[in-house]
Amino acid sequence: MLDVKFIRDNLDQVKAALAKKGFMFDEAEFTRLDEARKAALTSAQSLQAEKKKASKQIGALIGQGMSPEDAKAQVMGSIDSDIGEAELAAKQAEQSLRELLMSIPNVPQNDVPFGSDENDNVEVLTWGEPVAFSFEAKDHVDLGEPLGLSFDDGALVAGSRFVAMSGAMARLHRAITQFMLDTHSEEHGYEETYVPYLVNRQALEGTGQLPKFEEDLFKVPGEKDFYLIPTAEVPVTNLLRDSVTDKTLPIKKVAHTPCFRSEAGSYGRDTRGMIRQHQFDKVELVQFVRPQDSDAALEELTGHAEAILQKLNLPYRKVILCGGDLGFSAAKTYDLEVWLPGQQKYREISSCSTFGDYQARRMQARWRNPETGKPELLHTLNGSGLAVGRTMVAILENYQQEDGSIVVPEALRPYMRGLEVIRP
RNA sequence: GGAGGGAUGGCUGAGCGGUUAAAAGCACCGGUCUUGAAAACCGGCAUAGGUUAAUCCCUAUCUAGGGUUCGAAUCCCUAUCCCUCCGCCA
Repeated sequence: MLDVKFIRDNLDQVKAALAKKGFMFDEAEFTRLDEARKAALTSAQSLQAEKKKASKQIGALIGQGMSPEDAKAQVMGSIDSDIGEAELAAKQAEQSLRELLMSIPNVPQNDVPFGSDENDNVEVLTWGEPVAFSFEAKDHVDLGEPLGLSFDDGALVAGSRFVAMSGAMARLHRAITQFMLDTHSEEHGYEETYVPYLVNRQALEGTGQLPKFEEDLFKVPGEKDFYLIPTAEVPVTNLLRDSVTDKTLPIKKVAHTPCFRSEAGSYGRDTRGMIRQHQFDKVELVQFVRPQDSDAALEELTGHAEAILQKLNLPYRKVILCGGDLGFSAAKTYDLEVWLPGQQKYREISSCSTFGDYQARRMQARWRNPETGKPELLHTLNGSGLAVGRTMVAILENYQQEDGSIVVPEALRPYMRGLEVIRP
């Protein structure tokens, strides 16, 4: 959520910044709601002041020994019935403004390039060389199926866009996860964290998935409605919701969770293989930092995700997302795209973002600034470090041999009982 | 599933119809003292909104939403969360 005061004082600037994101900011509507709120609030407050004064007078008179009836009769007059109505109106005006604010995306940072979609993203760097195979490279579906990767089994027990794994494939999947968790917690200073996979509505509002993107989520209706998490960002970031943390910033957390996405609106895209699934695992990095540190933290966090790709010796490129491709809550995002020989393309494997104070304001996540002694909003960041399923895809495709076997990357061998090659 | 108890500021915790936005302690900030620090002592210290050049001031907030009342942290109802006991259970 953006700061109302900031919007009010910088209307043109906000409008321009949001336009960069492809969002049409309705200035007239904002101003209308903002002024309606102020008017309703002012009139309710003056009535409240009158009421409060009258009650105090009655209290004083009773204190002097007057009977309650006489005291009431003497003060009388100021008792009005409008007050409930005025309070309700003020509350509704406040609510309307809040609803509008909750649906306005974060503004991009100045160094975010202009552009409308992923084609306008700007490459920052490439790392590693795509392998030149002496044979025709297969994709992960053809490579994985003989080794225990089964989309048929996934479809059998759940449906399309699900996968099941057995044997070496299941083991590899776990090895990747463990390797990432260990690296981030032991080498990059993240605290290992376990969180619920079902969350409430408030958590999703805090990070920005709701109210606007309900159709992307799996809802679990019941006596109390839950949602399956679309990313660990939701439960981990919300750990600091409604609090003033007494911990020293930065707080860095890493969590491994499954992620569930309905992928509504992506029919026909990436239908083959495990690039786009309803359920996938991800190791997520989350940082809570002082406002002055968030720019540096984004570079650091992205570097931590890159370190995984480098340790696995997977060629990738780093791009900065243009305004039009930037997520709702993000102020700036780097995507890491891994090289997939089966597709002859770089595909997204990590997305690292800073949110400034946007999520913190929605969550009311604060820290105590030692300089002011006051609770102030902190800054949040997160990034995939990395998406486990896509990492597995990248390994299968980049480490394939002509006979269909897969060389196990050295970094993963300790997690595979020393296994060097996976064969059918 | 059954029976109880609870939720107060960054934290602990008093208050249980009218100078209570809320005692006290801790933490934090400033000062005195000290070579420096600690201790001791003195003072300050909730959040949000309205108003303002800024202060003053005004309003709201004692988990949330309703209700009773001239007046609610305090009484009643509902919800949420936490705790204790019983039952069930990976």
